[in-house]
Amino acid sequence: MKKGEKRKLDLIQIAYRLFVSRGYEHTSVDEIIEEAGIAKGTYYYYFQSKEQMLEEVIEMMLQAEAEKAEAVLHTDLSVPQKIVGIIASIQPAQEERTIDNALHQPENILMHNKIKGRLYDLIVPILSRAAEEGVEKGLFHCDNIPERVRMIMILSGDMFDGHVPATPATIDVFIDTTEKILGAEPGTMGFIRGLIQHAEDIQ
Amino acid sequence: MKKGEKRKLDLIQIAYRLFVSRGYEHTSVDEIIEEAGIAKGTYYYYFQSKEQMLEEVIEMMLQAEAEKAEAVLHTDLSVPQKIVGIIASIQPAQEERTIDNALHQPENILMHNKIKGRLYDLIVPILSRAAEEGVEKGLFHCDNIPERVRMIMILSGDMFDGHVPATPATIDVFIDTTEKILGAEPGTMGFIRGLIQHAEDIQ
DNA sequence: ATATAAAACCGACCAACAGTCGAAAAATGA
DNA sequence: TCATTTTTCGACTGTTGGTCGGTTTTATAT
Repeated sequence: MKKGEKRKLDLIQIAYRLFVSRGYEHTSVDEIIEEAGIAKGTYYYYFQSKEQMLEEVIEMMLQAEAEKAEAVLHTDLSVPQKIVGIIASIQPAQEERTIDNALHQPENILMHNKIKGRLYDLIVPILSRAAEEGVEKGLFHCDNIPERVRMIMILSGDMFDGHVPATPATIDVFIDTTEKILGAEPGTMGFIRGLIQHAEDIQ
Repeated sequence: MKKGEKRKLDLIQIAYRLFVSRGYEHTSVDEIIEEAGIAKGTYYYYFQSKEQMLEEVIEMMLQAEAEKAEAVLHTDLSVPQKIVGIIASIQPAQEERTIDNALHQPENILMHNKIKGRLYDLIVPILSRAAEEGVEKGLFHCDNIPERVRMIMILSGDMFDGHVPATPATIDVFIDTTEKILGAEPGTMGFIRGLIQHAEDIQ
């Protein structure tokens, strides 16, 4: 019972590394088991399929990021600072930069999509609580906060996806839209510009 | 030179039918060539890969829809009616309903994504012209129209994707957001509700 | 008509891959 | 010690996308 858990974790970590360096589609189960030094049957003793492995890898990746984001919520930062902090904590870590690049290649669409879906589920509630605080403090004026936050996430995810460089016009419109979605005064969300800039710098 | 073109079209149409009924991932090249009654080599004489075939199929599908949408532009309908007409003309045709359902299954993500990307490229310019007319007529008040239209497309694509039923709150927020993105009076875009409703009915 | 070149076609073959299975080895408990 | 469960093994299968050398058909020029 103890040994099995360890092995499973090992395999997830090996798969994670391989997915990061080669991409999901370009990593075969054979490579995973060779790296781990085990037989095919052993792999399938722990995982039903290759896709299940992908899900477990993603879960591991995002759980850590969600915890960091959650922590930001309980600080005494200002609402805009919290938002920056939450978004920063879900930026792919240094080692995951490669994966994030590979994600935009068509052969990794499946992985990309799964990550995005799960990321939204994890992060929308957290960001929503920050936004709620913004409403309480009179910074934002709106109802249906989770729906609105989700919209903003979808927009940012699709527009600043990496493969298309963000034009100034796009960024302006995005900031304007964000403010209007949340019912904020013009200029309130200007700090987003810094986030986008930073994200592009490290790319 | 003439014969080759015909054969290629035939193959695209056969592939289209198979992709529609079985989905992209679940259709093998072998099935296509069997249906067509040709040898493997002939297929690869016309197409470099299976994925290239997918692209040609999508191009064929969307080109027709884009033409319909374009036609709406040159009518004397009101701006809201034009928008409705354009969106309606890109709704998947009856025969494509199956494909559209299959699209949401993880194994067809690639196809789904390619269609979405190409659809945006084709439809954003058309919708933008309708929106421009709206600005001229004093219905909307905004700049950077293509960027704004693209945002609305992204939002609608991601939020009303079929697999998640649209809640009343989501629809309300979406309409509210749409109006704000385009700088329209509250209520102006209420007609969208009808479109969403209709889209769900036929599903 | 005949020779030549280009276009279209063939199907056996290959390598890669996800997943299966029955049996063996190791761990566990009585 | 013996039985039972957990874990491990690796040969095997079936499907798939794609290749390749060669053949037939079609168009062109002489």
